[in-house]
Formats: sequence, C-alpha cells, structure tokens
Amino acid sequence: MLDETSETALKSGATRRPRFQQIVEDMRLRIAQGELTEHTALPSERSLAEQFNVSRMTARRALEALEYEGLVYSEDRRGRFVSPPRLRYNISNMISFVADAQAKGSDLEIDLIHVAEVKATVRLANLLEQPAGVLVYEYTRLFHTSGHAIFVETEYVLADRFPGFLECDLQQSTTQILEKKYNTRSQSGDIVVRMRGVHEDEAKLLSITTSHAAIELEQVIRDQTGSPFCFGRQVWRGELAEFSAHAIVTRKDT
Amino acid sequence: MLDETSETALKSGATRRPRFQQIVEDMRLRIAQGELTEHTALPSERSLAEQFNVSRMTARRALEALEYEGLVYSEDRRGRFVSPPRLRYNISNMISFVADAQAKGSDLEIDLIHVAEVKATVRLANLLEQPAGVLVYEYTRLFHTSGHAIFVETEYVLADRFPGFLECDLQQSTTQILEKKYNTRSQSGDIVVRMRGVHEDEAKLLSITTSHAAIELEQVIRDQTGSPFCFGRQVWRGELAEFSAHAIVTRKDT
DNA sequence: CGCGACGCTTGGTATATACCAGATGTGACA
DNA sequence: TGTCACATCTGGTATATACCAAGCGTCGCG
Repeated sequence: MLDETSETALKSGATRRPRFQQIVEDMRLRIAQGELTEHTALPSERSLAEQFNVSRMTARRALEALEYEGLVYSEDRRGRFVSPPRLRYNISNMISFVADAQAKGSDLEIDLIHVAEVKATVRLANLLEQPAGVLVYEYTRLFHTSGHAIFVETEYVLADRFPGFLECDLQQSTTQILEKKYNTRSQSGDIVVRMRGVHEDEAKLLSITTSHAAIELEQVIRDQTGSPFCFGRQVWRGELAEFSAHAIVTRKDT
Repeated sequence: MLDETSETALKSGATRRPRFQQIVEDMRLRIAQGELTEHTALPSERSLAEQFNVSRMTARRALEALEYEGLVYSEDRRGRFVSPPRLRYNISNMISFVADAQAKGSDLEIDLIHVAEVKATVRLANLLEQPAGVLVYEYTRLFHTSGHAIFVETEYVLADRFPGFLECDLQQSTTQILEKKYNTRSQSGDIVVRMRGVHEDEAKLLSITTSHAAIELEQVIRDQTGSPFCFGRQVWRGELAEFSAHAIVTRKDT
C-alpha cells in the first residue's frame, strides 16, 4: 500500500485542476442544488477568498468565470447575484416581443432613452432600400423587468412615411403604433443574430461592465408589399436571452 | 498659468479611464485600421506590458477583454491572434451548413470525435416524440477550416429508423446521407439559439479556455410528415458565428 | 538524417498588497 | 422628522512577483 494521507493527495494528479476552477464547480453545484436561488447574493470576493483559503484575486477569478458563463450577474459595487431563467423570444413569428411578453403576464417596463431625427447612414439607407441620407426617426429604449435590464433597442423608421411618429407614446409596442395609427403591418423580417462585446454606452444601460459578451439581434421589417420601413437593433444581456425559430426547407428544384 | 507638463496631465480628468481600457482601445484601432489582419499575432502579454509601461497583469486584462469581445482569439501558450470574419448560417432555410459552406467554396473539414448507440434520456425522447429509453445513434463531430475550430455538433438519430447509419461516412453532410440512403427529407425544424459558457470537453475541442461564452444552437428536425427523427446541438465559437433568419408574421385572427 | 535535450517564449495560475469609488446603513444633529 | 456626515461594506483597478507547463526552434549527438 502506498502511504497516502488525505494531505499528500494534493499533487497526486487528481488535484491537477486550478483552484479557481474548484471554486467555480463548488458554486455551480450550490446554485444547481437550489441552495442559492435567483437574484440572491453570492458571497463577496473577500469572504469567498477566506472560505476557500485563497487570495482575493483567485476568488475573483472564480466569480468572474461564473459571470462569463452567465450563471451569475454582477452589480457594480453591490455584489454578485444568481441569474434568473432566460426569456424566450420567438423570432420566426415576429409578433412583437413587447406584446408577447405582456400577454404572458410579464411586467415588462420600457424606458425611453433617446430620440432624434437623423439622416440615414449609407448602410442604413441600403437596408431600408432608400437613397443615402433619407430622413429617419431614431429612438433608443431600454427594456427591463422589476429593475433588471434585459435588452436595449435602437430602431429607425422612415420619417416621411410616419409623420408625427415621435409624438406617440414610445413606451409601448411600436408594432402596434405603426399598425393602428399608420395602417402599416409588419409582415416579414430579415433577422441576424450574433454574439459580440457591448460598447460602453450599452454596458451602462444594461448594468454590465464593458467588453462583456452580449447577443445582438438586427432586423429589417417589411410591410405587406415587401418594402422595408423599419430597422432595429437589439442588444440582449446574453444570459437572459434565448431565441426560438421555426425553419422550413425551401428547395430550388423539384 | 498652471504648471502643467505633459506628465502632470495624468489625473486631469481626461485620463479618468482605466489603463487597460486605453490599451484595449489602442489595439482595437490597430485591428480596425488593418495594421493587424486576421490570424496575425498580437504582441505578447509581456511585450505589451513593456510597450505601455504597465504590469503584465494589466496588459493581460486588456488582451482578455479583446478576447471576450471576440476581436481576438487565444491559443494556449502560443499567443493571441486577430479573429477572422464570421461565418453566416441561414437557419430559416435549413439546407445543411455543410452543404452550404462547401457550395460557397469553403474548405470545411469534419472530424468524427465520438459515436455510440445509447438510450434516449427523458428530455431527448420527448423532443423526438418517442417513448423514454428509445435507442438512438449519438455522434459528435468537430467542424473546422484550415486548423481553426468553428463548432462542435452532437446529433441523435433514431436507431431503428436508420439501420446501419453509423457505418456511413460521417465526415459529410448527414442531411444528404439521410436523404439519399434512407429517403428521409429534412422538411422543417424547431431551433433554439442561446449564449452560454462552454463545458470542459467542448472547450478542449474548440481550443478555447473553459467558461468562455459560446453560442448554442439546438434543433429538432422533422420529415415530410412532420415526425421528428433527429435532434442536434451545435456549440459555436461565439466570435465566428452569425445566424440569419427570415420571419413571416402569422396571425391568429383576420 | 533523425531525434532528443535544452533553452527561450508564451500564456496560465496564484499570492500579497494597495488604493479607489460607488452603495448602504447608522447615528448625530438640526 | 428629515438629512447629512461618516464608517464600512462592495467590486474595480493596478502593481510586483513567482512559478508552472506547453509550444517551438536550435543545436548537437548518434
């Protein structure tokens, strides 16, 4: 028999895993087992360091790893908390997320951050199939529920097609405004989804630190005749979003 | 006049931005301006620290931020490199990614990692609309191009419906195998896309460190009659993926 | 010519320490 | 009763240092 006490097992290969990883796994377990539930605070960096007998920087690494995984979110100088379940957004059947969420009884709130009337950039004009420099209304809104930011959206709608649009109450579904007031139906959309780092202004709105990863969803919305009239960009906190879609195969031949 | 040399400007408020952020911005610029092109190496942590006159840990933070943003990828103990452009995958018209990529002339390679015949878990059986414990073939494949991992996919197909499936060459599009050999067409699919941290095994295959964020795409594939026969899960390196979709509004009334 | 030893470079892990700044609660004071 | 100052929490930034382990090239030996 090998003379192996519990302490000499330290370098025996079984423990060939970084210490911060061990902490990550321990915390993951605690969360999975429901010991820590959504929005409850995790131990602070300093107390975690003490618990596991590591330096504060090591404890910090572990907490950051949980953050990048999306299991945990951080509020600046307040603490770290367990992430809530994701919100699912069906992108195939484009009923607006607002209307959908409200129908499901979610207490979705909208803050109007910014509005302006601007000339479209080259890219935007192309997407909207308009000449460069066409006038568009631009507005940015933050979507959140009980104080927790979910995503920030900036939309651009054609100014001359929707006169007086900016006077509408923008704290509701714009799909509905466009349908009821301007008789324009959102009929189809071209959507792109990708993961990217957030910019500084987005980070502030979403209450996350800059260079965190997030999900960007861009869409061009078209009316009954197929003409695009709106372009939108949503930036979601990555740990909160989940997009579903229904695909149908189209074939060129036979 | 205040006695302000160029050095005393350090705390003048203009410099009220973390030093690592300044490095991030500088490197972002260098990449955007094409000074560093795809797959070229960035300065090492140590040399960057010297260039900017900061400690190595600060330089490291900056490089890590670029990594989380997706502008840069890291190869363990080799260095950090500029990320290539994203690959776009159209999820609405589900022509297999493999066939699509090959049609576009991309030199996509496939490694078969693992195959097995297993009993479906409860969740899997539900998704496939089969009784729990039904036999399925499970196989995992790594997709990469010129040595760079793109995504890893695990698929499950019904075993008794596709006898001898595992004897096929799995380094090609399975959609085509199922169509040509078993006369089963992929007709529609239910897809979910989300961002999440990678597990340890996935990280190894994708050549990224564990707890990095990635994009997970799950899909249930159905045949001409609407019966599900395949479930797949893809885990993409987040900085490489981009998903497009076409949405058509469906309304219950009018 | 092949191959292994070695040394250099790289990122990965870990510690100890220091100070900053925002959030929060408490207690004294008006 | 309200509010302002302060102590004390939190995470954020930054440094200096140390050692490890994997990649890689070079040089020399067989």
